[in-house]
Amino acid sequence: MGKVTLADVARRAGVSLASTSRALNGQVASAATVEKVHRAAAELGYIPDSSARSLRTRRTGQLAFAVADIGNPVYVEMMREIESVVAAEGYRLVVSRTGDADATLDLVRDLNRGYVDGLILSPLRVAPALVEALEQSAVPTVVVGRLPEDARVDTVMADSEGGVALAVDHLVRTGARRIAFLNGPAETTPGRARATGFRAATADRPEVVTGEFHAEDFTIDAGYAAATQMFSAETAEWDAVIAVNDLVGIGTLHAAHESGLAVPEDVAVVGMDNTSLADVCHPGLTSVDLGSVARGRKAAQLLLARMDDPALAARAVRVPPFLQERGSTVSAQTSPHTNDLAERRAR
Amino acid sequence: MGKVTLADVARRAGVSLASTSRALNGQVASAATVEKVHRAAAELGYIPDSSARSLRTRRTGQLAFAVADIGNPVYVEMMREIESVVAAEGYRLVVSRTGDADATLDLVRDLNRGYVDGLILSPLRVAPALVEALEQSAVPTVVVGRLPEDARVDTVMADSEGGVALAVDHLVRTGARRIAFLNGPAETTPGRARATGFRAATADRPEVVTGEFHAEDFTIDAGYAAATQMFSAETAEWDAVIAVNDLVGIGTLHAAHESGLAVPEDVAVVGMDNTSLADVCHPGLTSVDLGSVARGRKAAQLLLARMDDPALAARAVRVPPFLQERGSTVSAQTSPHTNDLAERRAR
DNA sequence: GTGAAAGCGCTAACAT
DNA sequence: ATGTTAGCGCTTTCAC
Repeated sequence: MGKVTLADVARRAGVSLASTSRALNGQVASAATVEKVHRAAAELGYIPDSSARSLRTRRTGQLAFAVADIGNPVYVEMMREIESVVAAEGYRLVVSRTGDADATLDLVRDLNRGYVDGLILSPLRVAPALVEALEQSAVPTVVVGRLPEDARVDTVMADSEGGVALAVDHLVRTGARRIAFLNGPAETTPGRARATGFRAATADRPEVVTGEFHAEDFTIDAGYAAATQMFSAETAEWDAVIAVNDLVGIGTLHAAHESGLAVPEDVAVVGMDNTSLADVCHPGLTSVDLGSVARGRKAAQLLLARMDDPALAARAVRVPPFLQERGSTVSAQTSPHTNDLAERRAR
Repeated sequence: MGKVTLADVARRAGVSLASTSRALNGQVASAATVEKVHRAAAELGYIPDSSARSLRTRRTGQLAFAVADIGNPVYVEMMREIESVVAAEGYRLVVSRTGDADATLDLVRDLNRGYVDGLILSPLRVAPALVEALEQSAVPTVVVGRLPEDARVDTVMADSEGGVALAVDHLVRTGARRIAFLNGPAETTPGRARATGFRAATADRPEVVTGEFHAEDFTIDAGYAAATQMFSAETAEWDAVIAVNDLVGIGTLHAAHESGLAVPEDVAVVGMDNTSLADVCHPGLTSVDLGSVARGRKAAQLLLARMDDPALAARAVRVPPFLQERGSTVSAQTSPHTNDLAERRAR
């Protein structure tokens, strides 16, 4: 038996192709026709063909989620949430890597092949050409991350600045005075935003000594390497390190351990993203939750809304951050104001 | 400007539709035609339409990867590898959840809609109906996991039995005599295989006392709950715990910590899958590497090969395991034969 | 409410 | 090497 087509069903039901299609798709049709057609379809084991339908309707029932590295837990968590939202609406999810800037551009251009109805993109770097391509694109897209103010593209943003401020507040309140920010690549969108946040949050605190360092990548290994170097430098000792993300934060934890620094007693560490890794490592990594799951959900909802009405004005949604305290920082409760670190340093 | 179609390109290039298609797809065509067509396509910004091509060629350029929970790092690692192998061949990857048994069956039936050219499936439970559906399916599929011996479906298997044996060997060699196996749900394929392996590996060791326990799920939380109960039981003390996977193993680590048991001194813990989590937790989790990355690669290769030649006989590939030692077990070197645990117990 | 017919954009015979 | 033509399987006017 070959493939069962709609024509086969029509023949068996004894009605026209058009009526068969309508009956199956819940369009106008008499009860009798609907019944005949459904029975015929069931008997034949008819299954509609995606490609044919897509060609006609110009809709694929697919959405794409594109990120630089799906290995990063923060993207995995985002993807899970996106998948569950869009699956509920009957969409499949295609995963893509963005790779470098050129690859991202190619990806966006490729959308015009029409293999997906929409895209959720979380780029690490945003070139003007990308913004333009997104604005030109006929395929609805929402960007998870930051775009230029005037970009006519839906975006959902974390509040990195506010998030870093939470970390700084917490550290200062628990006694840290010399705080290092261990960034990833600085020319990335998250790298820039978080560095900006760090400067803003420390600018009005003359009592705080700051430093900025860079890991070559947003990974544990890169974080470890950079932190090791940072800790071995003669120039300064740090009470606390704010890492650009949890992976770099965990690398920092390892480096501290190997350098003989106790966490949080000798040095406190704060990560960002509050991924499941932060709970697993030892000590637990205090981390700024930038709402990755909420961002995923919001992005999916924005995308579905825009596909529903492409005329909608571009929206920018911000998801608020919060600080998840764990063992890698001194608890604010046990050391309210007259704090451990200050005391230790005094001795 | 509306959508640019092949017909537009043909008109502009001044050649027929067929020649245009051939020129663009690298079929027979004179150099002059190729040149004209390519220029016209470039000038018009022509981008071929996926749906139309798929309808004609019966190929989508898409493959699906379906697992129960993409949140489990072992599946993420597998997916990354699969994505990178198939992307190199020009395929996109669609992710799906298998959900329960019915959902998995629906998924396989859905393949006949023709939205993907192939499927890599890693089911937690394998019902006869699923095997049948896979054998019937016109869409090439490879299963990562175990199927009945006579199933005519490509499979790539971990050697769970061998893997558990490695863990048992290591533990016994380092002094453990009372070894518990903390399984997940027993009626799952991995649950069953690993339990079988545990029994086989301990059967010929009369000196070893064994026990089997169950976490309600393959997660950290479920592992933690089950291990807590296990450690608090009056009936027995365990020298070592083999966890069904890293997540359950990490839950066990937490439970041990909370129960005041030092790892590995009081109790050694071994996980399975050797995910990146095993490196992050503290102490590092000794883990049986079941070759998830290699399995992903193999699965992708098998699938591509089968799509190339559907007549191929079903193949079953096994990926060998190895043990990655970390801090959660006593090192075999420091305690060669006359071991720590035995000594401790003697005192 | 139903049927006939057109056609989505492309590829692949087939004929030249 | 090139052009003509016939669909792939489906949805959707349009007329009845």
